[in-house]
Amino acid sequence: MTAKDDSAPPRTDPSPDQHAGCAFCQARERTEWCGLDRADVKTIDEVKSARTYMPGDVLYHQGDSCAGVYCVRAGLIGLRKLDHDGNSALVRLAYAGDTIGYRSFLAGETHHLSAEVLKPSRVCFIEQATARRILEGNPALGLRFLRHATRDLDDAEDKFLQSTNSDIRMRMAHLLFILKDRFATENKDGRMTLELPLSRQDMAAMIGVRPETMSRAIRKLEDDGLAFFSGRTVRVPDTAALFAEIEFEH
Amino acid sequence: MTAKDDSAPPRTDPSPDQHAGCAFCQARERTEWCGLDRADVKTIDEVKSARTYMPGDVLYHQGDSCAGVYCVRAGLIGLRKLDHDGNSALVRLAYAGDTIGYRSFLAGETHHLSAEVLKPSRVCFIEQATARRILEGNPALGLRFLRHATRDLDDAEDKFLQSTNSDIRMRMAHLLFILKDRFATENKDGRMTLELPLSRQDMAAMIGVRPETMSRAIRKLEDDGLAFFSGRTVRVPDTAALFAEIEFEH
DNA sequence: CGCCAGGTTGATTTCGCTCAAGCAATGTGG
DNA sequence: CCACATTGCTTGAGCGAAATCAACCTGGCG
Repeated sequence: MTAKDDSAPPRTDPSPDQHAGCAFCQARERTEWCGLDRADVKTIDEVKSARTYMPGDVLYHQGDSCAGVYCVRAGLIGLRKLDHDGNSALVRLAYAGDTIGYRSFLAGETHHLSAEVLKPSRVCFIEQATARRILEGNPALGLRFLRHATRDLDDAEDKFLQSTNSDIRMRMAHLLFILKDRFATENKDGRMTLELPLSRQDMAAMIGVRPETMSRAIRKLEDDGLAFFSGRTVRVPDTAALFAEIEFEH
Repeated sequence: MTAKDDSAPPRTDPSPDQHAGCAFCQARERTEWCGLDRADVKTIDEVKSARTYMPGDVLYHQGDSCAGVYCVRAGLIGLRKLDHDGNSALVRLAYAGDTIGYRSFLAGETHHLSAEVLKPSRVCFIEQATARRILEGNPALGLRFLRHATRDLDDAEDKFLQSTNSDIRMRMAHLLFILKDRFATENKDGRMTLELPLSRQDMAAMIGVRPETMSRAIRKLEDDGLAFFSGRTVRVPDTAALFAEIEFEH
C-alpha cells in the first residue's frame, strides 16, 4: 500500500510541515539525532526519504531484512510481534521523535517486529550505510540510543513483573495511566478524556490478555463508574479514583 | 560452546589476585570493552578495583546511587528486582564478560535492580568518571553496549509474550533450554546433566510463577520422565524429548 | 444484499494462586 | 549435644480469575 510522496508542494497532510529538511523537523529535539553537527544533518537530508503514511500501512514486516532505520517525524507507529498462532500482538508504540528499526539494524538481523502505522504519520527513512557512518562518527548519538534502549528494557521488565502479580483491573488502570500522557485530549478538574488510537485487541495484547477478558474488564470499570469506553474514546470522570487502582510500584 | 568458564576447583577462591590487569582477563574478549586501545586499558587498570565475591554477596542494592559499572571477570551474578511484597524476584543473570550497572550509570539514576553474587565471582569496578570518559571517546564501545541492550530487550519482550500464551511446562522447558548453554556439565548422546546455581524460588521468578507452582511443574516433568531434579542438579535422560515440549517459536 | 472482522456476552473449564500443613537441612543458643 | 527456630521445598485442598468455546451483534465493504 503506497501513500503519496510529497517531495515538493504541500498537501493536505497530517503534519503540515512544508519543509522536508531535518532542520525544520518539529520532532528533532526529541529524537536521538538532535546533537548532530550541520554536516551530518545535511548528509541525512540528502539521502533520507520522507513519506507520509496512513493507518494500516506497514513500514516493515517481521522477518524482512533490515534496510535502514525509520525516524518518526509525526504520528504514531505500532510495533507488533507475531505470536505462534499467526495473529500479531502489539508490543510497543513509537511516537514522534522515536527512531525504529535500529535494533535489527545494529544486530544486522532481520526485523523481529512489524511496524504498522496507527495514526497518519510522517516518517523518514535513513538507509543503512549512511546511518552506520553517522553512528560511528558520533559517540553521543549511540549513547542516546543506548539510553533509550535501556529505558525500554526497564519498562519491559516491569511489564513482566506486573503481569505476574497484578490483576487485570490494575494493569488496565496502569495502561491508561501510561497512555494518558500522550492521548489525553481534555483534562480539567478531575475529569479526563482519552482518544486512543488502539483497537480492543491491541489494548488486550498490551497487557497480555485475551480480547474477551479485556471486554469484561472494561465492563467492570464502567460498572464501577471509573471509566467509560465508547469506541476508542475513554471518559474518566475522576482521574484520581481510577489511578488509585494502581498500587505503589516503581 | 563450553559450559565452564572457571577451570579451578569450586572450593578454592576463584582467583587470587596476582593478575589483576585487564590484559590478563580471560573474559575480556567476551566483554564490550574488548576493542579498547592500549591507553584506555591502562587507564582502566589504574582506576579499577577488582575483588572476589562469594555467593550471597551483594554488589549493589536496588535504590543505591550508582557509583560506576561492574565488569564480571568470572563467576555469576543475579540481578533482582524487589516486587511490592518485599521479596525479590530474579530478573536476569550476568555471566563472565558481562558489564552490569551500566543502565543506571547511563541514566544517572539509582540502581533499579540489586546485583547478588550467585557463584564465586571475580568482579572489577570501574568508577563513574572514568567509565564516562572512555565511553565518550569510543563510539564502538557504546555501540557494543547498545547491541547488548537491544538483545536483552528482545529477550524481555519474548518472555512477556511467552508468559501469556505458553503454559508453565513449556516455559519450564524453555528455561532449561536457555540454561543448558551455560550450565550443562555433561552432554552425551541424548542425555544431559545440568548444575544450576539457582534456588527453586529463583527459577520460579524467572518464568513468572509461584514457588509452589514450580514445585508441581517439576513433579510433572519427573512423572513424565523428562527431567529429574535433585537439589540443584537436573538430569535429563532425553534432551530432544524435553525440548520437544517447546512449540515453534521465533 | 451477504459477508466478514471486531467486539460483546454467556457458559464452562482449567490452570495457577492462596492458604495451610508437613518436612528436611541448617543454624543457634543454652 | 540437644531443643528449638528458621528457611527452603514439597504437597494437598479449595478457590478464583482468566482462558476457552460458542453465540450473537454491529458496522463496514465488496
